[in-house]
Amino acid sequence: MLKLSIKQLLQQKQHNQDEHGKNFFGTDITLQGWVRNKRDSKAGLSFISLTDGSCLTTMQIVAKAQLPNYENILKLTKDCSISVIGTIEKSLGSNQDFEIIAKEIQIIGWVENPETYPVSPKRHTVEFLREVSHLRIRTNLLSSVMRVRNTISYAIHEYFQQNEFYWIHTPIITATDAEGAGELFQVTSLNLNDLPRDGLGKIDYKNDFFGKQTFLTVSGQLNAEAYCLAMSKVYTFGPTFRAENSNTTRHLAEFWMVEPEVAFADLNQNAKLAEELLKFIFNKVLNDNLHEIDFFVEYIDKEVRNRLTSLVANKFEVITYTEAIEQLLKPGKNFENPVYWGVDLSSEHERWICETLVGRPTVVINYPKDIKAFYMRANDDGKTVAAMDVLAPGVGEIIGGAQREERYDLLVNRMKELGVGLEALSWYLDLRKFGSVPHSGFGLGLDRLVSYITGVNNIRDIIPFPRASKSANF
RNA sequence: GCCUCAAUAGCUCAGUCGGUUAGAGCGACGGACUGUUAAUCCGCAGGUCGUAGGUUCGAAUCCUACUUGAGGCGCCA
Repeated sequence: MLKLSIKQLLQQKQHNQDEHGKNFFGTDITLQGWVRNKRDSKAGLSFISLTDGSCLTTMQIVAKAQLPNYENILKLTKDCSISVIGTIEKSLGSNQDFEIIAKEIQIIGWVENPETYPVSPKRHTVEFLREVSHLRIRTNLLSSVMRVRNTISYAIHEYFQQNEFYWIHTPIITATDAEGAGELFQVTSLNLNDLPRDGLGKIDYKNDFFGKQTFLTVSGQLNAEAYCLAMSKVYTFGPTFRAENSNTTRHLAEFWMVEPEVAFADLNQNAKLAEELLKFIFNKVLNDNLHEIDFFVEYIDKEVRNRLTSLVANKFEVITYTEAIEQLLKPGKNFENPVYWGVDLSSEHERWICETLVGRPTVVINYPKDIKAFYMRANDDGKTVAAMDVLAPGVGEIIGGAQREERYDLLVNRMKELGVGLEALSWYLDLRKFGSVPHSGFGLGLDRLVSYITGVNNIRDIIPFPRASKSANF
């Protein structure tokens, strides 16, 4: 017996209609999945909406009273698992072209206590579903988000692979704590109840697993730079960790980041790469997730499709930090935080720039050097560095990047100014001594991108099992 | 970490000025219905009002602490 996913079945239908439509109807197949909904009729039949997660569409299974276990079929509730053998036939109902007339329905797993089963067939709030992360994927919302998340992840690899980038696996465990990207989680195999101390009473990391203090990575950038300075175009794509006690809708302690790094590329090329990558992803989602987008438009945010369509059609706006400050200073606005040249833009400023001033993703470039990291390349004006942020309406900073300082002397001076230890990063400085070239890169927050694309505005709802401050369940 | 708000049935909520036996919708369960599709209609069950204290003749309601959650800010992706 041919076993198909619902997605395959729908594809076959399309295919058979074109070429040999006669063969499609009347074929016997096996489907396996979970009951999404069931409607009974005293006419002597039940309609089961079956889902297997392969796509948003459910398959209608018609179960007639003649089935030997029909009494049990009447007791099926949402998310009971079943295996169905049946015949594909034209549907008499108007919501689907075809349906499966069951010859045999095997009940694989019952749902105990349907009354208290958390994911009952009704609307649920995302807050409630968050409390049952292991079961919330059994909703249209979460399964749609995860299919889109998959499309996005795959599109990222596709874009880079098509453009001759090499995917490199940078370490998760790092001894570098000077990247300035945030608080780190410490990694240790020491017994915390009996820590070895040196003569001064400080913890002696010589006895730790790596013989020194180590952390979970906050970014693969520095390692990626080393590889781009030999392979020209590389990217990292993996989880990163920040131990910041952030409590917002857009921060996670464990999140996924994409970090391309390109040799012989300046800031303009960097910004262009960011725009091309994002547009490639938006296009992929528009093409591959029609039903999911329909769903988001209906239940989450009416603008989801319009936003993506207009994003791929329009150039991203690029403005300098200095221009942004000038706009922010124009009269008639009432910001809580002060605006002046040199200030680190706060959320309300960033929101105003991309939501009100521009109305779509905006690339802000050339920030004051004093609010940016040590590795960003000094501009000729002596005041700014070649940094860029891509700001997206609703989710804020979606990309942060820069042209890196490739000039040894300038980099060393900057590190000294900012008190960055030279010794731990001597390997990084080596890169500027042996065939250094201008190079650029950025970090794209995958989770923020998923949030932006789907319109689901809490980042904890677009990753399967979110990790955040005081929250590491499941 | 700071600020604000919230917690009542499996879920979403109402509950007046502190006053008798805390209500509704959805879901679940039972029944009706000749093809349903968020099925429809009828019926039934379901409660330690987050926890602990306090005020009061009397507390879901007022006060305090704690817990949990949400939103905003900061940090950033």
